[in-house]
Amino acid sequence: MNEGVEWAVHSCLNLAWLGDERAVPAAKLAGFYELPAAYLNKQLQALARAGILTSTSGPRGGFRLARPPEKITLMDVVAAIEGEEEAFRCTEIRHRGGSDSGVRSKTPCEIHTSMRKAELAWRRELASQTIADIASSVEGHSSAAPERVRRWFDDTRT
Amino acid sequence: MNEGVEWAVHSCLNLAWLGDERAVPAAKLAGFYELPAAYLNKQLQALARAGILTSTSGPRGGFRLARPPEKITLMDVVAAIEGEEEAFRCTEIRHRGGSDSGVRSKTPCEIHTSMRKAELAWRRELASQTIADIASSVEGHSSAAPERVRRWFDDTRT
DNA sequence: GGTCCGGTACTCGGATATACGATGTCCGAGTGCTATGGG
DNA sequence: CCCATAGCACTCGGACATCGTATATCCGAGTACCGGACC
Repeated sequence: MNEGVEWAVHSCLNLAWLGDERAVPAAKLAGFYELPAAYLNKQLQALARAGILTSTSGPRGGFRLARPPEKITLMDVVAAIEGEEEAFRCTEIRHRGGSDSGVRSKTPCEIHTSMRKAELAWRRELASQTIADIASSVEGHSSAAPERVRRWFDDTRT
Repeated sequence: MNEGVEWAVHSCLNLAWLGDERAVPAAKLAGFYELPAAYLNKQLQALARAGILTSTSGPRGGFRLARPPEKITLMDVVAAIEGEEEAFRCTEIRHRGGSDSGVRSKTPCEIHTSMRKAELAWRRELASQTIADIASSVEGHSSAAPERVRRWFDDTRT
């Protein structure tokens, strides 16, 4: 799995805590974790294309959440970065070679079916957890976190 | 996900149908689907290292299932090829940069926790399905499949 | 005829190339702010 | 003092390098079979 997913979720969390009053530039989001700014920007673009963030150009521009954190699931974020296609790609090798029965059977590939079943369980679990859920979990462990984030983004000039 | 997983599962299915009386060379398993023999061999080696297959060198050598198909889960095969580590690797970026609170908090990374939860659902689903299950599903759709496989592996000289 | 032995062909196993996608970087287009000059 | 306007700095967006891993290939080590020679 892409490392960008981790960056994206963390950034969404921060954006949730910062509220959507102001837009936050990619460079600043990157600075918070000392990530390569240009590359994080690429991931944020993907989130914007997926409708999870809105982007604004020019001074005072940047990114902000396109909808409330309760409406953004982990599945949304992962799909935006990793793509919608399933991880297991069935290439139908059962129809290759002289082994094939000749009939392009309409029966589905059972292996594909089984893998998909597992992947759906994964997707369902991801879809059941929102950015808001994670945010509140973090706050449960350290209630100061949101305030500390806001402070950092306000103070730091970089 | 690795393409080798698809090859490995298909090969395990064929080995299940062929029984473990005789060993089957990688070249023959590859020929069945016209796959690159040397590369499939690599995947089979991984299965052997994981204890799913046993390998025999020399003439009349090859691979065979190390235990009955009911005892081999999809999880076993996927883990053998893809590795045991989780797909989502948490690099703890929350502890990078001036953003860190300084305390290497003992609280787990919530994002990591959420991703792991989804991944466990995936693993659980994979672990619940065995090679035998898939074999019997295929037989349900086309009862001639096992016999056709045995025939091909008996007849073909390549 | 039976048994031992050397040669041979076969198979796995790992070391070695190659291609493609993830990772990382850079520059151009667009946009809002700001300062300056005129009314 | 207020407004128009030109310049500028900032930001995204996508085009361009670089690196690592999955993919693919090749050759060496070991082993069982087969044929022949010897007892």
